[in-house]
Amino acid sequence: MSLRHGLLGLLAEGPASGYDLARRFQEGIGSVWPAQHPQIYSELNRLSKAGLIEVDSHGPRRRTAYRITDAGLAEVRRWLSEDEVDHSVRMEILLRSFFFWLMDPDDLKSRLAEEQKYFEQFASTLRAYAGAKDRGEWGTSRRTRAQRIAVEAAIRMNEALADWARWAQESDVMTDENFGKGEPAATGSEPEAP
Amino acid sequence: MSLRHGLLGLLAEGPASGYDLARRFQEGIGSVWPAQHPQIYSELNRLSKAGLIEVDSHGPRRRTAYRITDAGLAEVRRWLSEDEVDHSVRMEILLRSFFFWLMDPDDLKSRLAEEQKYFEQFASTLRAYAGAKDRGEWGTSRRTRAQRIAVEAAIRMNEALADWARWAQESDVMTDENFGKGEPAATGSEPEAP
DNA sequence: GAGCGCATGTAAAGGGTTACATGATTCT
DNA sequence: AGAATCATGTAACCCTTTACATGCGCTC
Repeated sequence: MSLRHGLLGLLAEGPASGYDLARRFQEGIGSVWPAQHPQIYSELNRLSKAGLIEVDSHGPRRRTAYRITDAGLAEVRRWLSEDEVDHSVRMEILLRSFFFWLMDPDDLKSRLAEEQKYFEQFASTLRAYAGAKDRGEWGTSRRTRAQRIAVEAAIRMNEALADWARWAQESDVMTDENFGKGEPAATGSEPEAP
Repeated sequence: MSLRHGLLGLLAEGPASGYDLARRFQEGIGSVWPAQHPQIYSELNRLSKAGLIEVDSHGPRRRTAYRITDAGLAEVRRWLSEDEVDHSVRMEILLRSFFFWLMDPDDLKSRLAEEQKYFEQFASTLRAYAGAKDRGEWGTSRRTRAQRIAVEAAIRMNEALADWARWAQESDVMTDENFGKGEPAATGSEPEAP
């Protein structure tokens, strides 16, 4: 249950409404941990009942901003320093890559070209954002400087995947004359990956 | 619903039982798309009712191996070439990285060192596996060669993250004398990431 | 024959998405 | 006045994990 801690972490920056938080999950943070608004609103209610956040203010359209409590701040900190990191990953494109052998070489090549473009574009958007941070356009607080590290991770990941997609297009698998003549749905059993 | 297609993709290599498939999800493939055995068994039953797979054989301890049908093979192929790639990602460590500013600098530094080690080790395991593939120890079929691409993606991602963790340890955020004296749970509102 | 690993499942709970609904405020 | 956007929620469904359960076959 990382959403809980994600919300606490965002509220540690200052009060925010469910709507604010949902927007942040659609933008920056959602690219590494997606969340839709119904999940966010119900989690906020749970956090509130648990005393980890409390109502900060009411605004115009029955807007309700929450503020993190001391208990809440302690809980994010505990999570960050004590809980073990969950290293499991969900990335559909990497799942697909295990089955590339089932694709027509030309199809595969154009798919990889699309992916390369996607990752390059994303990386370049992130680089622009990182540049602004480096120029101090977001202030120079410890928070801002630390969050620069988060952006760097996303940049490097997307660049690595763009490079991978470019590299893969040069593979001999792309220029296989014998596609369709070999072993689909074969008798197959070879050992297994680590 | 990518598990459905993941199972079809694996069965396209040849017949396998739920147990076999669960093992493969705990090993290689699970590192990009985790799945536990109850989910796998129930999905296999659904796939079987849908006519995308069928019983291939029964073995010793009421082992049931399934085989992919023509309809099933067509469905994986359709998925691979027609369905849009879902680019959403779930990576807890990157979620955490948005909240590094809440951590004690020393805590953070040692956490980053742990992460670096984890990613390096994983990358090196994968590189060993890739090396074996390159030496032809897994055959030279199109499938084997194409799956080499999948392994390369995982290698590059883990290396990128190891590099990132190393880079982050050198950040000025690690050597911040003023931690705890500044703005936690501040009034904060600055604009937002892309 | 005791114990381990194989092999499959069920039940319950939790996490997450999609569709639907609705009212309030602001903008044109 | 009408449209767009803000803002919150419910209900239904799907996906995923965890815990529990059970029996078979092999090995020592």
